[in-house]
Amino acid sequence: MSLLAIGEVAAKTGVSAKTIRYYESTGLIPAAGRAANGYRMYGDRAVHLLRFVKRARDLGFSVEKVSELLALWADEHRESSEVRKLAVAHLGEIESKILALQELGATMRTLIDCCHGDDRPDCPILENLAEEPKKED
Amino acid sequence: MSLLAIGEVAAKTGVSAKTIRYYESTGLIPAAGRAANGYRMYGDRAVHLLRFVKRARDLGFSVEKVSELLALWADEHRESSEVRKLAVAHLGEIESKILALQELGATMRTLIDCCHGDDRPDCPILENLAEEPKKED
DNA sequence: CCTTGACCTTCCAGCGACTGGAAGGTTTAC
DNA sequence: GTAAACCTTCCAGTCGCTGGAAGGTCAAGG
Repeated sequence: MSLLAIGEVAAKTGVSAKTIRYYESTGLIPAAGRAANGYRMYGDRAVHLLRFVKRARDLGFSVEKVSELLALWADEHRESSEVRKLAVAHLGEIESKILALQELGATMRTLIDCCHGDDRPDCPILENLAEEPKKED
Repeated sequence: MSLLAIGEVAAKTGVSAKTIRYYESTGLIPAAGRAANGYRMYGDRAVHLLRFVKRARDLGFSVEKVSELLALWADEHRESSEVRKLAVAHLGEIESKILALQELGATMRTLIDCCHGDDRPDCPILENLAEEPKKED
């Protein structure tokens, strides 16, 4: 098992050195061992762990959820239903975000279609933004 | 023209008092006039302005973009094409976010479908997260 | 031996867009 | 008289990093 300095680990995992130190400082990952000169040194296990973190973050899990996933990963007696529950909840969040963005997109498209977009100042987009919502005060 | 205190403006515009003060502090909106007791007082114009800001923020424009939109709104000689350009760019961002989220969602759904989700510990979701990306070191 | 540059270390500040809370002044209602 | 509901300012925290300063370490080249 070869030991790597933080820069090499960063290159191997796609997690920047800065971010690795940050993860250590927040307790997401265990503190690395140190070489005689004070440098953090990492073994295969740490690289593996960081790749797990990276992949989960790329999938959009919050750092807190990643922490829960790591705990489940480490727990040999986990129930896969717990992992699945986290994943389903996360998928739900992704889907709500998509829906919200789709509505925004539809509104924006409508506004854009209404605006001639030439050198004249009149603009339905600005008019819509400035619109009164109701009349009840 | 009646003058309103910040709380009433907040109620009328849907922008919280705290956020109104924050917008003033950052220069997004002009500093409000003050009553003798030091309270900020707002007229119809300010309410109108804040509603514009609220609507644009709700459409997902960043505060900086809102600032540009406000400048265009105030400029009688604007060209509607400039507004349209901002809107089109924003729509583009929304659409890329949707695409990215849809990819995440698809991946998540695949993972979830693979996991039996019972009381056993083996879990394809965790296995996928832990997967090596390649073999080239 | 000295320098240069690429590493590594720590710590502090900042991003966006607020939000919460402390500590205090004011006004209104009972 | 006092409680509540306002308002004020200022500082800190959120999330997940990222940038930068100031300094130590290490290997290669002149």
